[in-house]
Amino acid sequence: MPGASAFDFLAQLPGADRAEFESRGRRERYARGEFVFRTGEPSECAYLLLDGRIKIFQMTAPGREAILWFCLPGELFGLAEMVGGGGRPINAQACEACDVLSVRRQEFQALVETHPRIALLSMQMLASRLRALGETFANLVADDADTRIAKLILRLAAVHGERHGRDVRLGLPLTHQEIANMAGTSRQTATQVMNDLKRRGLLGIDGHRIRIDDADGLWKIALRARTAS
Amino acid sequence: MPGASAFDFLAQLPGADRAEFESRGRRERYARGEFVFRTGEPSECAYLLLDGRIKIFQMTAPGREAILWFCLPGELFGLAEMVGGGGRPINAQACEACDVLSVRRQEFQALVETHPRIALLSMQMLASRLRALGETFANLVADDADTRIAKLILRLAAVHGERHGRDVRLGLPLTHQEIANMAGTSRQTATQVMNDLKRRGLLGIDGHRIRIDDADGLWKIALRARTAS
DNA sequence: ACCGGTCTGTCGGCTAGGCGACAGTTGCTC
DNA sequence: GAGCAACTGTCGCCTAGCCGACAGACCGGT
Repeated sequence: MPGASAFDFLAQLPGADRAEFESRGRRERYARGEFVFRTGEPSECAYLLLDGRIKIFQMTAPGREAILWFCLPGELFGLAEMVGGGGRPINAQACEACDVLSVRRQEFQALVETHPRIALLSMQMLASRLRALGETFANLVADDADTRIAKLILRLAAVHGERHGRDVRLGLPLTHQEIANMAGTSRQTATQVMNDLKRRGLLGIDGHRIRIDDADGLWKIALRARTAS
Repeated sequence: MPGASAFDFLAQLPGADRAEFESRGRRERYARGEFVFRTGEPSECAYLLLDGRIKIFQMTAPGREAILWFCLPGELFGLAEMVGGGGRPINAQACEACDVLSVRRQEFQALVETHPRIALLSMQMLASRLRALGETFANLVADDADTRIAKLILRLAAVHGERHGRDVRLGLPLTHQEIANMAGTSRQTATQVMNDLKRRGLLGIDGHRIRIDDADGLWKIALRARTAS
């Protein structure tokens, strides 16, 4: 699952640019569950996540959300809409207490124009999102529920995974509902598939945090051709 | 369906930048069906489409393709992978005879660093793709086949549509198979839905080109909540 | 310790839509 | 204008998986 690796904007930025960037922004704090922005709002700022996790999603039917991705500390978000203008198509909600740096559109534009490095990194950011989403799209079109969830977990592990001895843990607590919302399936199906994977010894759960015990086995499921039917 | 409008990179570029851009690239010609690049190839160039149409897609199972979008003249493509590095995850195939300007990675990077306008426009390009794909993803997760295809057609019309008296024509010939590959459904279902829409007088087909007769009616289908079941 | 909310586990019924099959149509090539 | 390839139209079977329902588990607040 190439192209899905984490992307730490802040860490890649040389010290001088970084200071400049921070001086242009305003530090804000969001409590768990608060929205940084919502669908329909004008796109006045780009955001840099300093600490916490942000969930980026679209509401479809009321109560149903399609989760695009989770942001990690160091990542930019809200960029895509700001550049193009127009209202936000998506929501950004804090999963836990978050520190965020907000940069107004004008400021951001000025930064991009004067600091090529920032421009390049922003493009990489967008590019990596685009690739990840393209991959997700292809999965959704082609694979059945088991495969989609297996791929989802591997993709998440590539970004949010932390090695722990011989297994990998996702540093991101997820409910079955959220897994379903990312994989494009129902809550019940997600539950079934997850339990099946547990039973087969491929993974385990430590208090809403997924632990991958047998990555190879997961890959086998992820890669088996649909022709297996 | 906001955020899905066409994006003519070339037209937005001031004359001087444009000349510079063109001087850095190499003009190439592709016949119908030829690939500009394929999955797995190293990403050495970005491309600017001068004339023709390019289909951007991922192969899933052999013979099955998930179409991400079609490029129009004036659009950049192959950018996302080039910026990030690594092999191409996608294919770009000429739907008809195409003129393409290819720019090597180094050259492109130099351009971005010295011409802020190019950087900004590239970001807008990526951003608009990202929004469109996000939208598609949400549709795929939430809607049934009818709705997905209605939305697809409206989205395509926003980009590829040409006003013709009181109806809109898509300047892009599409087979049912391709519609299915974009909407994430089977060829047969696409056929059924298209015929149903024809029967209801919402659209017609002129030699593989869709003509929208009743946009409002289409919107009604696109927007009806799934709760309609 | 109690209560309420959120999350998980599990079961059947029901249906959208995938898939194979095949005939008819269109249009390109030689 | 014959032949072929690609595309469309339509049927019917069959299954993945959606959905409602509900019981238990877990957790955080008071």
